[in-house]
Amino acid sequence: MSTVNLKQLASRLGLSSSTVSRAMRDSYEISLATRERVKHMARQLDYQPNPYAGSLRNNVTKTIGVILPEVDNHFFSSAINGIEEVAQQNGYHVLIYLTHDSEEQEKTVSKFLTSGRVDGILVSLAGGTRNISHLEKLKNLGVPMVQFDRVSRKLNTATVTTDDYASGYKATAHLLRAGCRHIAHLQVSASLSIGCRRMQGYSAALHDYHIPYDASLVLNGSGTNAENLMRIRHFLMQHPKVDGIFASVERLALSSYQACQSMGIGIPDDIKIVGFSNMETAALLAPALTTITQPAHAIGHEAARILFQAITKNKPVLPSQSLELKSELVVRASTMPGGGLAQPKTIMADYRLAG
Amino acid sequence: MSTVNLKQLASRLGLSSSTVSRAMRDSYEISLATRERVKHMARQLDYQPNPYAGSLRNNVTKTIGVILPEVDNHFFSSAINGIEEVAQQNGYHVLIYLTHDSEEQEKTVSKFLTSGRVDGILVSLAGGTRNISHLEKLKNLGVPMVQFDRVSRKLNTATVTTDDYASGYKATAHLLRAGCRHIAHLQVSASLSIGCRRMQGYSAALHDYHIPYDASLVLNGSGTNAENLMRIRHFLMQHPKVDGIFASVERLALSSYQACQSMGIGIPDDIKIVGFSNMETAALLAPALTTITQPAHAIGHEAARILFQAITKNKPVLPSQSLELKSELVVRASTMPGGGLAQPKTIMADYRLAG
DNA sequence: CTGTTAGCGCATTCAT
DNA sequence: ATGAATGCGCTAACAG
Repeated sequence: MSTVNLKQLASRLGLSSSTVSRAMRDSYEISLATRERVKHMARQLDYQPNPYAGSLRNNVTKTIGVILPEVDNHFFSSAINGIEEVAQQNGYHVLIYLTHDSEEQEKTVSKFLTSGRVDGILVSLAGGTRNISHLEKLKNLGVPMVQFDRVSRKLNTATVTTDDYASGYKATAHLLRAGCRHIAHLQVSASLSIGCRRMQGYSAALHDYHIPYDASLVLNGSGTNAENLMRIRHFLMQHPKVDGIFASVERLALSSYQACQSMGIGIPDDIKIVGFSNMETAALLAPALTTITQPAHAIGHEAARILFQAITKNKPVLPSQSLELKSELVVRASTMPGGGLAQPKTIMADYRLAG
Repeated sequence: MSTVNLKQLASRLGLSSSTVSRAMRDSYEISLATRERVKHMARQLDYQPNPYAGSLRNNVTKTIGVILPEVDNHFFSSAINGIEEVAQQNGYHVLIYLTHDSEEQEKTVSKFLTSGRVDGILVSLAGGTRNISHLEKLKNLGVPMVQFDRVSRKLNTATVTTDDYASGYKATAHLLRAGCRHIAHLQVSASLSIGCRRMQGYSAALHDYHIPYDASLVLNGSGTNAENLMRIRHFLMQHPKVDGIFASVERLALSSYQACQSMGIGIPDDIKIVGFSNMETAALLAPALTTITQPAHAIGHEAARILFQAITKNKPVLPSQSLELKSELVVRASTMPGGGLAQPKTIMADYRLAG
């Protein structure tokens, strides 16, 4: 590294390094004249303080860690966008870690963060995660932490989520009104709140429309893309009566779509699919896919905001700061309710026409 | 931070910290017995070395920086995926910075990396970037650097790109064969090689099909989404004859699509659009959109691989290591060549039917 | 084989 | 208003 350091800068100025250090931080003990002389020279030599020396000294890293299940997905990439925005505003750096929905990877990654590498953590749990001791340890170490989207209530932190119950309800109700009677549900993870609550919305909608709940129509979707695809194909083969699919995450909607296509099943004629996406892309998707859109950017933004509030005030992140944002159902013209059922008493669906 | 450090671990063992340090790194000078005793105790106390102390001492950060124009985009999110994969394999951490296509932000971010914060850099230039002195400085500081996708030839590093000329040619030829005669081109950036080469492919295709090149049909798309949308709408109003659009990045294809929709222009009946996307989503897009797909994951993967080769061998990244990967044209049934022109002599288009 | 010492770059005592 | 000395946690050169 051929960068100039504090000592070199000091000797160039004929000052001690401590004076220069103080001058750079605008200490009141240093005369204005020296302060300016120092700053001028610093600019001239393009002095850049070594961040890690500072971290070591002050126990402040100006860095946050973001743990994600995946990133090539509308939701998480928009979320990162929101996170990075807030981080930059606060002068923070962002370390990113992908778990690929594996609890093992999540544990490994958590270890990286136990040694003071970051001042705070934003985490969205892996679908496969059942045991959260690794994150509990981090939290108990005093690292501020905020969970978003795929959260666990067992972990006592603030969370930023979407109205998962409502979105599950809306998605299912939409399919019911469009005439579906045998609606399959693809769950991301039964252990995550996102999985439970969307599932609850699904069964509540069935109940309101007087359709019996059938456990054999609920499919586990916490595998790799290839695994899920296989599983869905196998499932559709055994359940020819299925006429609707509610996929609880974008990735599963894509897999469903692929499965149907490969089996010559018409969408939306034979099977209607509701998935998740973001606003922008929803309008571009094949008319067959109705989507629930989440305010992904806002979720990332808010989660980061809560985290930084805790970091800068040196206070713990309280569960009471949790936020629940609203999702929106975007219906494509081709899947508008037609020969469906009548409205139930409980009206939760709000329709919005796209395309 | 209530984590245990080396000294504490050492005193618990009745050893000096240097012995413990060496034991942890499996130094041959330490007896096997002590080594195991140390490791056992380390595990017991959950000792995690402070990463920044090590960085300071060894001048090795085990961290790379990734500078991107944006992330909520299929291409870049897949690329990150590829990058993170390689980084994890090499035991590296990934710092991420978004420039939002602004040269100013790119400069700011570059400053962050001048002080030994990272061992290497992967960068995809902002569309607005004309002056690259900030990156040249980084390179001259000896930080290994690899550019990918949106690269500048002026910067003397290895690059990993797609066959931009060929993809521009293929996209345009497809529109020509589908019957379009007035094809607009939305450029990301005239200063970036990606912009130039796709543009060259565009005009070469026009030439091969004996369609005169019309500069007024080339639109600058290096603004915000809102700006681009306005610009496209304005453009379409003034050029009613336009019957095809070749958008040189995904984001511009979306904006074109939105512009047409808002103006009641039919897609693909009135105007056909070719954009960029990744394989997985391409099949899900509205039939109106034909796409060029880039191997985004592979690009990220390869760029990272080249970077780590340089980092671990402590050698400079040579331009001769540059890679050019292949894109693929994915044609939707509804925009298949119909009343189009005859084949030209130069055949570059390879068709692949989707959906 | 193990311990002592020094220093990475910086900020902060404590002196003057 | 400035400088000298100390230590953040770790590793490596130097002893023994």
